Amino acid sequence: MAHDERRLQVLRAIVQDYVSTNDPVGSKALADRHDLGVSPATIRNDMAVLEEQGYIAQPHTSAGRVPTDKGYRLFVDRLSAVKPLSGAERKAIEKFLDGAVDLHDVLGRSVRLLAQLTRQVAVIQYPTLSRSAVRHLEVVQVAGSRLLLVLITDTGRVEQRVVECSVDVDAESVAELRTLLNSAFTGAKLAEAAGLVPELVDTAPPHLRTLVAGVSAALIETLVEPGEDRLVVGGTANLARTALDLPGTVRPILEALEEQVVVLKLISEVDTGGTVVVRIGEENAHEALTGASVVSVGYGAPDRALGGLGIVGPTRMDYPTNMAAVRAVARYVGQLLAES
Amino acid sequence: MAHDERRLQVLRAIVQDYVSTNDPVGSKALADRHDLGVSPATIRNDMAVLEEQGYIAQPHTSAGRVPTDKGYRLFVDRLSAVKPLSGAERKAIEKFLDGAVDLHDVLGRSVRLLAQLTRQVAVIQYPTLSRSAVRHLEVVQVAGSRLLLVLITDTGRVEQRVVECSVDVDAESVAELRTLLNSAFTGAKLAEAAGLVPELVDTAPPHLRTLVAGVSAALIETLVEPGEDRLVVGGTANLARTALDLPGTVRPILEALEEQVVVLKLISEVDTGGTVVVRIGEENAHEALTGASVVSVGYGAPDRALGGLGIVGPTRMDYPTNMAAVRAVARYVGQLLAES
DNA sequence: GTCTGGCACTCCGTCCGTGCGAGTGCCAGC
DNA sequence: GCTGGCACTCGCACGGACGGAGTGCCAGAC
Repeated sequence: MAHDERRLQVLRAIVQDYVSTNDPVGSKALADRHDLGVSPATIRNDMAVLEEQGYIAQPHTSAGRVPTDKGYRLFVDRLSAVKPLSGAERKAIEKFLDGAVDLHDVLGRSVRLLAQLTRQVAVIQYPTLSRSAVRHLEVVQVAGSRLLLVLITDTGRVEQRVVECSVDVDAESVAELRTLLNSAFTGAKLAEAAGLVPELVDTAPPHLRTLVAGVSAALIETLVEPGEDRLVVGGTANLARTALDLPGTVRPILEALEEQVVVLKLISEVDTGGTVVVRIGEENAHEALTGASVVSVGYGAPDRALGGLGIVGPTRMDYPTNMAAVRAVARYVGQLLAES
Repeated sequence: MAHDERRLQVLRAIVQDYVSTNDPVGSKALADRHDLGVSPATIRNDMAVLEEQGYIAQPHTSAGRVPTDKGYRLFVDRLSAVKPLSGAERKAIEKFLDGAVDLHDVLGRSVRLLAQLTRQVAVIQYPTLSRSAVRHLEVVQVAGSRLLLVLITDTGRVEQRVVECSVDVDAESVAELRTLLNSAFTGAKLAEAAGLVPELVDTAPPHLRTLVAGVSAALIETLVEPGEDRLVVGGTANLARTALDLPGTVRPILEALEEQVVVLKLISEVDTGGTVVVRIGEENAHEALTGASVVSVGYGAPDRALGGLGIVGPTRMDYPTNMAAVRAVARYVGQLLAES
């Protein structure tokens, strides 16, 4: 029907205008700024229908209309195309990320970049340990009975853990232990590491058996620890800028970002294979974020993401541009990590 | 003079009342809540003098008085005693920090703890590399000509760096390199490491010489890199709470915290040997922080601090309590790092 | 049937004037 | 040198009036 088609055009126009002006948009303004080919009166009728269907709402009886979460959802799903980045932007991204020297640096730069591109709060998850593989294990003696276990993954992530052995260990045993662990675990996916432990313990020389068992246990524990996944946050200053759009919700959002757990959960639920996920307002399970939208995507191989990254901002945001930025940064990060 | 003495009492009372109520404080309220032994009229005279001297100011002609930066300064220097923490609080600190498993964890917990105790934004600097000593160096081959250099310090800090050698390296050389580096650097203060390089290169076997030179250079570079000092930030949600006290300055503060450089500079200027440093309002060199106060102290050995930690908040804060919290946390962190 | 112009209505945001209360500064008296 | 009293100054909260933006509805045109 021509009707429905035009109504969607109206919705799109409302979203676009509202995002750019931050004022509830009325029928006259709409007719002026978009050539929809009909008069304000007709638009009013369409708006009434859209409101009845729950796509838009008016803050006050005699104000313009504002998109609802449902309206943004429809806009994102059907009314917008992801806006490709300009060549200059791509160039800038590449240049900005190229100087990175290690994982921490890559993620730090990426998060700043993403925050700058979208003018929102950006978050990046460290590459998930369980999907990484062991590149190297290092054992360093800290004190007589204390060993420092350092794990280096193929994504460049380095984890450390102090292991308290009940008895003193001599330097020779440490060296043997190092060799044993490396030959057993190097190249193994961390998710499968736990399965390798029994065999390792069985085949270890008797005098090392308890030591190997203890250290392996600590290693596995480090891997499955719920806190294993870290989050890098950037661009929180953008929250202050958008504070007007997020009435009184700045604090819960900051809290959620510090909690990490909540945001991690959102960001890591992206394993669907490279497509950008948008969660709008109430769609976010966690209460603190019901006034905000989250745009996220996985990075790394498309089928098995190493981790997620994304942005958090007001529901009133420029989705097409932000989705493009998120996708582009994820692509570059994935590339960089695959190289290193 | 009895005069001056009482005037200071008045100033102290003003600071205390203003900090707890957030309302400009008038002569009557002051007389009611503190037994200064004189009438409101007398207090008014004292206040007039204090205002003339620049210690207090009135926001509007007929409002109460508010301390100025100069007033807070006098209060901190002469009118307040650092308020000792309660036994329960000490207990809580200890318990909270005890479960930490590695450096990252220690700093993360500390920053959260400090933010919670003071209800302000807390920051902790990673132990300065240049004051740490090498515990172990690890070299891992990433690809034919790429080596990953991992540095473990005696404070538990782990730094990594990818080194690109122009030629392929065989596994044996990597092992030799590892041994060489460790025997040369282990135990050395990082600040002195640069001095050790020439000798190391000279004594290295000829076929390793270029390799050793390249890797050492990268190592030294990592150490002196300006970005070497990292900052952990926590409790930014507290900024939202105190937003009313910091008119329009939330954003610059968040930006400064992300910049890190600015805050690092403030936090690390504390080498004066264990005393807590307070910078009030305009005393902060950086523009973004002129509306805020910074309370900081070094942690580690009192003579040579490993790093700094502190809080950032409105000038209107509870200095005695916060100074105590900052000092206490620094002490515990220093202890924990010395142990590990 | 669909669109359009016109019109009355609603309601928000702003402005302005008033009254109130808090707090001050000053002065005369103790 | 301290105190009580008093006039004065302002800021702020309250309330009514006004203007403007936007809507919903209706009758007429295509």
